[in-house]
Formats: sequence, C-alpha cells, structure tokens
Amino acid sequence: MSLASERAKPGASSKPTLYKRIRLDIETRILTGEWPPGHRIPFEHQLMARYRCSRMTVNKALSELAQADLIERRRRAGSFVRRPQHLSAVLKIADMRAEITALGRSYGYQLIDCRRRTATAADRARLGVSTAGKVIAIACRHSADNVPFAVEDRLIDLSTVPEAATADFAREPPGSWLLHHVPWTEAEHTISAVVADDRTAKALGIAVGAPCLVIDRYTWRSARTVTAVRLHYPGETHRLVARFKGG
Amino acid sequence: MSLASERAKPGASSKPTLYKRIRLDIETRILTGEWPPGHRIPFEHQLMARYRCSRMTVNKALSELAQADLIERRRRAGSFVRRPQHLSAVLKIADMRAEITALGRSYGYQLIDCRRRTATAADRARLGVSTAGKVIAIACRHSADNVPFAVEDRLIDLSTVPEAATADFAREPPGSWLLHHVPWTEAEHTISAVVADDRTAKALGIAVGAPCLVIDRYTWRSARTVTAVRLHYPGETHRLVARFKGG
DNA sequence: CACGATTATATGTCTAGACATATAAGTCAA
DNA sequence: TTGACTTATATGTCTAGACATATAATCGTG
Repeated sequence: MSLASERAKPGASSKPTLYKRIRLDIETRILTGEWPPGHRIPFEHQLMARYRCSRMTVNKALSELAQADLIERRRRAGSFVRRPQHLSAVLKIADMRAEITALGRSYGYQLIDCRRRTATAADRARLGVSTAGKVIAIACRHSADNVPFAVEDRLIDLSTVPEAATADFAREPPGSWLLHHVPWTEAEHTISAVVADDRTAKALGIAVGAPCLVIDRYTWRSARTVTAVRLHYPGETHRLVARFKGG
Repeated sequence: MSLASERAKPGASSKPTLYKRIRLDIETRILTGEWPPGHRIPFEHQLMARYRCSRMTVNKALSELAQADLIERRRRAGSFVRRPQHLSAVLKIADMRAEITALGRSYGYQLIDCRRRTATAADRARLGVSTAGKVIAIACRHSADNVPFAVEDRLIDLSTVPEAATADFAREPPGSWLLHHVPWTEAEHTISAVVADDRTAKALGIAVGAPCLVIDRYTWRSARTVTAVRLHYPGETHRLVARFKGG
C-alpha cells in the first residue's frame, strides 16, 4: 500500500477525523500513565511524520489538549504532560424544577413572601452594591412529591434586571424566571452546613437542630449584581452530586 | 490607509491576536445580551470580510466559542447563540495542604489510624468492587494553624494502586500521595450536611450536634476504583467556594 | 566562573486555497 | 398536500506553505 493511499482520506473507513484521532491517541497515553506528568510529547514535526499530515492538523489536536489543561506548551521547549494539580468537580445546578423532575419526582412550588422595596443597608451589603436602588425580596419553597425539598431566600436587584418587576413569582419560581430571562451570568457558590433554626425547621418540616446544607449563590451579569440567593436543604436527605473529572 | 496596511500585521500595535479579538468581540456581544440566545452569528464568510482575514482564522474563533458552549454550530444553517441551560459551578478541590496553605495558614497533619487488610464486605460495598482484594484503611486529620480543619476517613484499593502499600502515610497525607502518584482520575463528589457525632466532634474539637459539611469522594482510574474518602469539615467555619460560570 | 549577546528552534498565528458532508430549501411527481 | 429527490450552502477538516516570537542553548567576554 502506498503512502498516499494510506493517508488521510477523511471519510473513508476511519470514522473520527484525523486530528481527533491524534488527540485521542495522546490523551489515552496520558490517561493510562504511559506518558507520565512532565513527559515531553513528540514535536509537531515528529507527529506530522507519524500521522502523515500537515502541521495545522497536529497543531489543532495539541491546542485542544492544551485548552483542556492536559498538556502544557512552551515555545522552543515543546509540549509536556501536565501534572494533575487538583481535582475539579463540575457542580451542575439546574433550576429547581429541572433538578426535581430529573429525579422522577413531581415538582411543587409555593411563594411564601414577595415584596418590592428600596434596598435597605442589609440588602445593599448582601448584593454588594453601594447605591440604594429597588430590589425584590422573595421567600419561597420547592417541594418534591409534596415533601419540602428546599427553602429559598432571594434578593433581586431591579436596577440590573428591571424586567423582573413585571414577572409573576407566584406562578413561576424566580430561579427559573431569571435563568430564562437573564442572558448570561457569572456566579459564585458557597456551600456550608448549619443546624436548622426555628423558621427553617418549620418551612422544611424537619426538627430544630437538624443539619441543613446551605448554598449561597451570587450571580452577576457583566459586573452588575443580578441576584443573591440562599437555599436551605435538609442535610440528611439531600445530596449535592458533582461528577467528573481530573485536572 | 489602505486595506492591506489596515489588516492583520500580527504583532504590530494590537496586542491580542486576530482570532482572539474575533472571539472576544463575539463573546462580548453575547454576554451583554446584544446577541440574545437563538441569534444567528454572521456566517464565516461575512466575518472574513469584516475582519479581512482568511476563513481558518474566523473558524478558529468560532470553534473555540462552540467548545465553550457559548454558541452552537449547525451545518448549512449557521452558528447560533446558545441559551444558558444551567448554572454549572466548578468546584476545585485541591489537596488539603494546598488548600490550607493557599489560605495563608500553616498546614498540619496527623495520622490517626492506618491499617492494611483484606477487604471486608463493608469495604467492598464502599469501594464498589466485588472481589476481596487488599485495602488500606486510613483515618487522619488535617489542621490549619493548629486548629482542626477536617477529618478524613479513607479506603484505598490496593489492587488498583499496589504502589500505595509502600507509601508512608504517617509522613505524607494519602490525598497528596495519590494525587502525585495516580496519573489520572475520574471522580464523583457527594456533598451533604450532618450533625457531629461523638467521635467526629472530638476529632474536630467541636460540640456534639454541631453542623458538619461532609464530602464523599469516589475516585476511579479507567473503570477501576482507586479510593473512597469521606471528609468532615466543621460546617459553621468552613466554606466550599465554587466560582464561575454560566453555561 | 558569571553574565550578556547571539542563534537555533518549537510553537503561535495566519493564508489561500481544497474537498467532504450534513442539511435547509427548493423541485417535482403522485 | 405530501413525500421523494435534487441542489445549494455553511460548516468541518485538511494542505503546504509563510512569518512572528519566545526562549533554550550556545558562544564570547570580562
């Protein structure tokens, strides 16, 4: 078989494209430990020869591996397998309805309290803003199969999201509304554990002193605060699962 | 100024390269909401004209945006702004020493118990394996500035990581050792809240009944279980922070 | 030996083409 | 109207070059 016929031919018998094959080959060597951290990956021109392709093709494969933090590329020196620095887990927090229906349970929602007001000093501190604009303060509860699932305590900055003034939070949970109306977000989550106080225990239908998982989420839209929300979950029954992956 | 002189010139006055500028331009339009979810991004040949560059250059910019899930690309149809599906937070769990020293505190480590044994039924259930190989069971404590920071209860499957038999876990925490000796991992984290029982309270120096954040982590290496670990943090003082990003 | 200048080289970016391929849209017959 | 066929088109991948740029290595010099 000639070199020419052995080569590329994108959609012949090999399903994946060439650059994907190169990427997978290298990835596999790294993941199996055949190429340990610090190992120098063959130079681009060596890979060109091995796979009989142009430099752009191997470059694309290597660039993607670098983007995924699997390798590090240094000019003049070459590309090297990175040592895993930390386990990073991706915590996917869908909106509450999606989270509950994904568990195969029926979703229930109750608005406990919703008021519109000029931001108090406490509100401003919580939202991290200095000017006293209007805010919406919401307390509500999510349930799964009619059992309390989480209580939510939220503040929305109306100067960032004026449209929220017209939303009907008795019908639609504020989390869902925001997810579908605020085009993009940056967020910070803080997870901690507390014991249920009187008010929380009552809302969740658990004993005072029972453990609760607390998630505080702050959401921004290009440097403007959108919302601050605190969620209380019954700690012994609820679990946050973060799957995947070494890096 | 002629078209030619206006063009590219990679390292002239513009610091970022052209494809990065294109990517940033589009990203900005999406993040500010100027191009809302569903909006069709100009076709590649239109972007070629706008930026006076070759198709490969705009393709690289668009490919990266697609990889980041900011846009969706469909053959024949074009590229479209994706609607945010869920908030996903990246939880970076470095090894304990790195986590504590990053806070500017001094790291301390004490091995409480370490024993090698043939896997019991409970061990096998916890590791999710069926055969009864050897395991190492470790209990230890991490402290920051001499204050208990977390207690760790770990099982290592020696049939997956035989090298662990020779590690000195009195000197090096098992998490660090594994991170540096097991080339790659997949993991699942489960986060929950409990109240401290007698043993945990004593180890952490907190009151019985105080809230604790619990992280269970299962780690695999290409379908083989590596380790199962349960970490207890004092819940009122410790916080897990997950930063970033809409998607 | 220490240190600054020079050189070689691997990666970073880019071009102007090419063909492959999925699919939206149009065409035509039943 | 509907379903099957054809066509146009935007993206997906690839090539064989090019110049830019950071930097490891080398070489000279004090």
